[in-house]
Formats: sequence, C-alpha cells, structure tokens
Amino acid sequence: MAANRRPTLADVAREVGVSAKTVSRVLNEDGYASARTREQVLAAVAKLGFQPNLMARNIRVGGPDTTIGLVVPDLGNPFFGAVAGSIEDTVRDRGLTLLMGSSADDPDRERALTDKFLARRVSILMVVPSVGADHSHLKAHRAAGLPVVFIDRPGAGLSTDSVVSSNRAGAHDGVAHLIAHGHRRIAFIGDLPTKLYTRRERLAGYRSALQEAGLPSDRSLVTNAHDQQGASAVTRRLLSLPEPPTALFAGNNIVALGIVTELARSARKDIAVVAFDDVPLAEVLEPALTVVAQNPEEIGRAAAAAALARLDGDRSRARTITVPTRLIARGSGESPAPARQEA
Amino acid sequence: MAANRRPTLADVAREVGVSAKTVSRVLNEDGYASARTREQVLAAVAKLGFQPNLMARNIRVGGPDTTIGLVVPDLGNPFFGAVAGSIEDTVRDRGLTLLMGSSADDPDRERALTDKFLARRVSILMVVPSVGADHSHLKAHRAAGLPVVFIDRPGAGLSTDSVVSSNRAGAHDGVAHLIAHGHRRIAFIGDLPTKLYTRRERLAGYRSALQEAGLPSDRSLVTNAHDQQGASAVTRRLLSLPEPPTALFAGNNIVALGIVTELARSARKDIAVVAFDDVPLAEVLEPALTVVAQNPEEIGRAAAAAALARLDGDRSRARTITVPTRLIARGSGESPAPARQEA
DNA sequence: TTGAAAGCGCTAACAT
DNA sequence: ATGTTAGCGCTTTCAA
Repeated sequence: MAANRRPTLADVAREVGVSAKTVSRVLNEDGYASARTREQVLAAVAKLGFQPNLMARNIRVGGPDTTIGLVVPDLGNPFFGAVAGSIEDTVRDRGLTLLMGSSADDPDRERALTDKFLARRVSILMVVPSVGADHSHLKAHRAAGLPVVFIDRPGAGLSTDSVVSSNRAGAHDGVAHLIAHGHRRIAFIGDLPTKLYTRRERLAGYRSALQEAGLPSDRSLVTNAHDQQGASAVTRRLLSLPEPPTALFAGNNIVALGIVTELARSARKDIAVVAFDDVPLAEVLEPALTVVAQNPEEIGRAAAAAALARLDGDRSRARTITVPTRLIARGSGESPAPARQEA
Repeated sequence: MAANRRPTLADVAREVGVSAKTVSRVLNEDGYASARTREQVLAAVAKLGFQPNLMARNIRVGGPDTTIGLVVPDLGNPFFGAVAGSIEDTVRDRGLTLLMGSSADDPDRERALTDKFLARRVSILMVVPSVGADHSHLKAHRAAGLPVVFIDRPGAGLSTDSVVSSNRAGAHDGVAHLIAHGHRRIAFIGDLPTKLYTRRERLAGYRSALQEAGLPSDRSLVTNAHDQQGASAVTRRLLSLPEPPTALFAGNNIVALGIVTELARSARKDIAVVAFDDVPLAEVLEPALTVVAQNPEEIGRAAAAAALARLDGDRSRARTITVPTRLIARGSGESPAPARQEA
C-alpha cells in the first residue's frame, strides 16, 4: 500500500479495452472519439485517479516545459514577492507555473539555480542578477530561443531584455525634494555591496541633484549599510558628526527601516528623511515618511510581457524597460526647515 | 539559428565516438569509465554546452521529481514569503526546488494548482488551504507515499501533517494583556471570510480571555474586515458606537495596518491596540504597537522537516505541529488606563 | 571498461 | 473512429 505505482495511460486503456492513443485523444481533445468511448475513458480515469504525467508528455512533445524559472535574492523580501505575484498574474492564462529559488545574492547559488532551471527546460528564465555573476553561459540558450529577462538590475555578459526602476531619476527627485525644502547637508545611506547596480544608480541621482543645486558633495555623507541594524548604526554615526546632516536619503526599504527606527529611538524629529521604495505604515509615522515609491507590480508585468512576446516570436533587439518611480511627499522630507549651518 | 535543438546525450556520444550509456555513466559517476573516456566526454559536454534533460531522466528513473509544490494565498504577502524562504532553506541540500503558485484563497484555483503539481510528480505537496476547498482527492496520493503538509490552517477531508501558529493561545494572551491594563470594552476585528480557521481560532482566544476575566462578550464588538481599507472603516464605526471600545484587537497584520492608519488619521491615541502578527516599524509608532508575533521561519522549517521525515519513511500518524506565538509588549496595549465607562 | 537493447509514459505519424 | 509503430532523452538490464 505504501508506494504503489501511479496509474498510467496504459492502465486506463486496459481498463476500458481501448488503445493508449485513444485515451490520449480523449484527454487532449485531439481528433475524434465516439461519445461512448469518451465516457468510458473518463469514467476509468476517475476510477483509477489517473493524472497524466506532464514530464512524459513534455518529453515527447519536445517543446519547453510550461514553467518559468525565477531567481530572486530573497523570497522573504516583499518587493520580490510582489514582483513574483505580478509575474504569475500575467502568465497564468498561458498555463505557466513559477519555479522559484533564492540566490542570497551569491553568484554561485544563482548559477546553481539557473543551471537547474535550464536542465528542466523552463520556457522562460528570469533572474535578479547577483553582483559578480556572469551570464555569458546563457548566450547559447537565448540564441536557441529561450527568453531571458533580468529584473531589477542588468545582468553581465549577456545582452537581453531587462526591467528596472527609474533609480537615478527617482533618487534625484527625492533629493531635490529635500533641497527644495531648504536642506543643504544631505546624507546618502545606500545598499551594500557598493557595486550593486541599484546603489550606484541611486547614488548617481543623489549626486546629480546636489550638483544641479550647486551644493558641494561631501564624501563623509555618502555611506552604506546592508541591514536594518547597520542602517541604524550609520544613522547614529552621521548624527554625531561635527557637521551633521540635516536630512537623510535612504537607498532602499531596509535602510529606511533602520533610519526611522534610530531617529525614533533618539527622538530626533528634526532630521528630514526621504526613502527609496515605499514601506508599510509610512503614512502613520510622525512625521509621515516621504518616499520614492517603486512599482513592483508593473515591473513583474513588464518582465512577463516581454518574455511572452519573445516566446511569440518577437526577434527585435534587447530592450531595457524602465519603470517609473513616484515621489510620495508625506511630510518627513519637509519638516523642519533646517537652521542655517554655521561654518 | 533561432530554435536549434538542445544537444542530447546521443549528440555527446557521437561527438566522442562512444555509446550514450558511457556518457551517462561519466556524468552520473555510475560504474567505471577510463580516465581517457571521462576526459573526452567532459570536453564534449563543455564544447556542446550539453545539459542533461532532467525531465527525461525523471521519467526513466520513475521516482518523483525533485520539486516541492507550494500553494499560498498570495505571493506578495510577506508572511508567506518568509514561510517559503524558510522551506527553501530547509530543503536546499536535499536538492529540492520550489514550484510555487497563489490561490487567492479560491478553492478552484487551489485545486488547479495542486492538480498541476501532481501531474508534475512533485516530491512533496504543501498547501495553505482555502476556505471551502476539499482535499479528499489527495488521499490516494498520500497513501502512495506523497508527503502532504497543510500550512497555517488545517485542510478538509484529509488527515495529514499540518503546521499552524498557536492562534488561540496567542490571541488569548494579547487580549489578556489588554484586560490586565484595565480595558473592559475590547473589540475584535478579524479576518474574512468568517469561516477562516485563523479567524475562528483567534476569536476563540479572544472570547476565552474575556470569559476568564468575567467580562461580558458584546457581539457588537466582534467585527471583520478583509483588507486594510475595510479595517479602517470598521475602526471608524466601532469608535462612533454609543458605547465605544477602549481597546482593539487586530486579527491579522493587514487589519492591524488599517486600525493603526485610522487611529492616526483621527488622532485617537487614547485607544489601545494589540495586533496578531508583527508588522515592520511597529516599534516606531506612537505608541509603539504591541503584537502577538508569529514565527513564519519556524513554521516553514517545521513543515519542511515533517515532509522530509515522511520522504525518509516516517509512517507515524498525522501530526499537527503548533508553533508558539510570542507577545511583544511595546506600549499600545497599555496606554492609557481607560476612564471608567458610564452605563 | 564498454555497449546493445529495452523501456519509462506519453504522443506524432501513419495506418486502417 | 480507432489502432500500430516509432521515438522523445534518458537509464536499466544484461551481455561482452
């Protein structure tokens, strides 16, 4: 009783007294079958609890499997969860299913996952590339018709479709917002590692906003953190500088949590904050948190749409789709007008 | 150039001038192969970019596929994201990969997903069951050795392992905390639909805490909401009651967001709140939000461990694993001591 | 140490 | 309207 074989097409055929092919025809609604046979087959299928073996089918049909391989840094990060949900929504009626794994931003783990997905002959491969990962090994697959899409960051060594946020423009807008409200010493707390694409782009936006306003760029105000605790520590350090910043720009949602937590702990409501990426309860904070919101749903949708178009024969050259961010001013970027700094 | 066939074992064999079986042996390190052949084979594999077709392999070997099918209500919900991440961590060195899909709490979508997963011959099936879904169709698979685990809620029509939070005890503790701080009119805002297991359990905990304290249970204080906006509206309605509650108990994280948002909007810091499930920034709110924290990592770990044990031959009877919750008192459940209600 | 043949569960291509 | 044969890419079984 333990591990009895699952019934096969042949079992169903034997039960009814027809050939395997007839059962196949009925189940796939391919070709003709008499009403009587159809009924009998369906009855036998139900009786035996038969479920066609999709792997066997795929092998015979020869096409790719009806799965999408998706590699993200962290399954628990709500941003990537939202992206994944949106991809699923977009591909559901094509019958595609998500095969997911997390890389922890480790190139080796990323490679292991993509190799596994390729061995499964996924229909589409989507990757949030890790820093240091090389993707030239995917060239042949792409050439053979496998749609490959990079999400959130461009990949290295392979020219293919990618979908990213408007990191630079978004960060620029956020910092410009702070400048417009009188801030002149604005610190940047970015992602780690510093080579991360998103960090570099957002930092570039920060710098361009300062430059545009004719403000000096103080290297001691450009910092990094890779988790919430780290961001809190950096915040503390920045505020104890001889000439502390009057405003902080958070390079991502995790950093934002660390900043906000630290400011609350030290009761510093006089420090302005703008964060890249929205966080829950932002509007409830005091002051409410101003953010440069990303659009994970649209990122997922765009990535899926691009991949499906490739699957449908789109042979145009690789595109980079930039999904706009949106500045949501809630207060924390305005209050208070900083006192004039003394030199 | 577009869709040229991926190389097969036979292609590699032809390239080297050996039989397919020899190549297979080298790649699977099964049986003997001369150093020379091994080298040649490996070289040809690299040259052709050969990757064994896992589906074909599985079909021949006959065993289940190295995937875990996981059905959750919503890929974007961080709670389920954390559970999924924890499952992945636990099964990674067994070489298992996650096949994921969201049901939107719709029994039909849930069934479609589980059927698909079964057709793929997943090694393990894990489901967060939707209200109204029946799982008796899984009996045969379970009997045939497929580990099935229900997560967050028990399933219907099938006795199998399940992993849930200590919903009843947790809710009891949260409400008792409010009572201990002087509250006597405490409202419950639960999940929807009202048949949802988690809502029923948490409501039972709420009721038992009231009973234990000799407090009357006022039906007008037991309410529901199924999204953040709904929870805000319910909060508004409760506070405009002739005899409004002095404290609110949130039945889940989404409801908590709605309550907190509405209280902030109406500047009602006099209302105490305890929420089931933790939310980011809870400690930064004013007052900081007291919660009954769940442990999604442990839920995922326990679910995966139970399933792996079954895979390894554990034939003991179905267990329900209850993962403890933890009351984290941060302030919102204490302040202020309510004024004595006037009859 | 290697190979040939058979077969996993299914369907394409041709029968009939 | 149904059946037969062959074969997808791989591994098992047996032989050499």
